[in-house]
Amino acid sequence: MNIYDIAAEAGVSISTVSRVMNHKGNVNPEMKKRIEEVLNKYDYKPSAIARGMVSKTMKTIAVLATDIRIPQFAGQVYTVEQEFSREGYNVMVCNTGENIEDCAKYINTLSQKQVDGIVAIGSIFSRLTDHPEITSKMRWSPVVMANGKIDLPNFYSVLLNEQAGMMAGIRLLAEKGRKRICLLCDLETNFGARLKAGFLNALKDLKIDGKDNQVLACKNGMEAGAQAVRRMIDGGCLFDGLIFDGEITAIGGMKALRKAGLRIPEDVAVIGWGDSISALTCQPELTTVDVKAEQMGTMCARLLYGILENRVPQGTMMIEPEIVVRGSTG
Amino acid sequence: MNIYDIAAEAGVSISTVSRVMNHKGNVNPEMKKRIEEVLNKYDYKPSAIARGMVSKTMKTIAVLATDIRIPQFAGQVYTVEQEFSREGYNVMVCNTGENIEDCAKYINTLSQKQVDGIVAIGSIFSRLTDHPEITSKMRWSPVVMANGKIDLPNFYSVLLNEQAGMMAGIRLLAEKGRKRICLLCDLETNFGARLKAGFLNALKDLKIDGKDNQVLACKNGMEAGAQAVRRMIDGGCLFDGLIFDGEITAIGGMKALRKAGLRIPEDVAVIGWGDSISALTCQPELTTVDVKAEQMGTMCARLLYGILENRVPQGTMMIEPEIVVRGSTG
DNA sequence: TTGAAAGCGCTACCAC
DNA sequence: GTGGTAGCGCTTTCAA
Repeated sequence: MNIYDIAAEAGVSISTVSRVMNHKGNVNPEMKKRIEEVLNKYDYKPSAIARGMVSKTMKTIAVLATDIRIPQFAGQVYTVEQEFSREGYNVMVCNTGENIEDCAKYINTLSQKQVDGIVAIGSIFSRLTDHPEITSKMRWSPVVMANGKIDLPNFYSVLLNEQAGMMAGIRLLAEKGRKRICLLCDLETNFGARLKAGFLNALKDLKIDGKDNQVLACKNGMEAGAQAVRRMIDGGCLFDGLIFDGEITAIGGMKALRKAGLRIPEDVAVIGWGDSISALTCQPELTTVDVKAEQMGTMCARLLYGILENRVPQGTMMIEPEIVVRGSTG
Repeated sequence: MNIYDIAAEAGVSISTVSRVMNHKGNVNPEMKKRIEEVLNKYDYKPSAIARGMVSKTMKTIAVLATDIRIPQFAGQVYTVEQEFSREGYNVMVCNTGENIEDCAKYINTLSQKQVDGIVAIGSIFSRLTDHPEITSKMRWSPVVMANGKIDLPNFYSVLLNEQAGMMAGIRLLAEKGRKRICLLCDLETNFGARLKAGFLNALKDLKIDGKDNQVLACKNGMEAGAQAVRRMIDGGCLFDGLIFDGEITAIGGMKALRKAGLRIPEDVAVIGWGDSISALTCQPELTTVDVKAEQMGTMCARLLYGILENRVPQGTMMIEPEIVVRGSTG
């Protein structure tokens, strides 16, 4: 069943059917009614592919993320999808994995399918800056980056103010009388590197930087967090406050602390970055720097949609994290 | 840039370019080389839309789930996407929400875009049986249901053997000397209803059904789990083993138990259905009936891909859950 | 207000 | 082995 069949049954030309379906141009009310009846009779839906052939858009966008099983990314993908589906768009997901080169494969199929836009979620995509062979393939559509930045004309950003979040976290710990604060994060990620910078700045600003304030490399995950803490204890490191770049890592750290006989928060106060349910499932509940994944998703979606609608983007946007105080900091 | 431009620059006809791009038919090696050079020079990728217009496929499938923020669903969507992207397909995600009627909106756009297939994740989609006005719109493509079943020719299923999982759970509790076992689950969901049936059967089979074995309605979520347990305690309900339909609900339940002065697992052993990280973040770690979300995703993807490749599906598939013993059952 | 026809970029068939 | 051409199902322009 196609537009010709509809036109034939209604006894009109396909042009008129097209006009009725798209509410474009003037059509005689009677004729319009007759056509709509046929349309309804067959619950006719025009082929988006044929439409796309002419209009050059399939009303589809794509979301790039390393792995949507990570709650933060799932939250962002979710809100992006909800925002766009309200506007009649569909959303493709691409779990690119951590190896940035593997993006190219997705970029190729996405460009062939002429998706209208891309949302790249996660600081890892900042690394595309070093891969012009990939970014050069991303010229055909706008790209909105959540937590990342690339200096190219069709790339836009929504960033997280890690500096402010780190400041809030350290201020909280300082209020609780903690001075020997350490940061444990994955220094090989862009996010981790920015946390480190924010950490050092915040300490300086608050004038509590001393030899006991260390930054330690720590991969993500429960076991990695536990290991890092064991290493600190074994190494005779003195600390009374710990900040982790992720919740699960922090929970792993807390387990190791408990096993070493250290009480939380009495002996060590713990903060983790994130905003998932994990902060509530652990014992004690984890104080977090809320990274506002869903707000991030919403803002990325709105920014991209605005661009698709030819509205002018208002420069780089910034999201302010917020500290959520729970048991792990007393 | 299109196939005509390539053909012009290579000094051949578009037919030959098409043959080279699709590795179809015989082409003079010299000519082939010349064309490939032009193709590479521009890194030319043919329009999938124009292709789809002819071939009637865009190499795209869709995944329906109520909410990909739920870890189980995220895991399934992830594996489906990974399986299909390996075959050159893209995957659209649709967060339909719990209101089954809202599917229709997605089904409409998916059918217009002629996605090659659909994977519907979650027992809730079994309810589509009661909505012929929606299923009638789903005739154009195969639909694989994870955890659900609909009796229509183009619908296929991969099911979870709840019966076996429930049997394993209760057997474990019985081994630990627990007889007063209660099930807390959301009876309004299909999954919950099947758990209840499995629970009652298992008790009968193991001959430990008595008046203290109750099934109690309990919504999902931490607070709901805690509330349900408080109600049980306040109501004087006697129990030494608890099975929850979800991990977060179980963790909420454990919190309430602790608050009431009951020790886990000494006084009450707890089991939750699920396979997410939450089981490891809580204290004590939660014994789970592993629902194998990712295996489920993989099997759904393989089943659907097989159908798209015209292989004959081998009837309904069944996944066997597996019990993972952790601290909450001693 | 309506219809005829061109064209979107490709595949596939049929001649040569 | 190669090229011409008819569609695929629409939108859009131009004439009537």
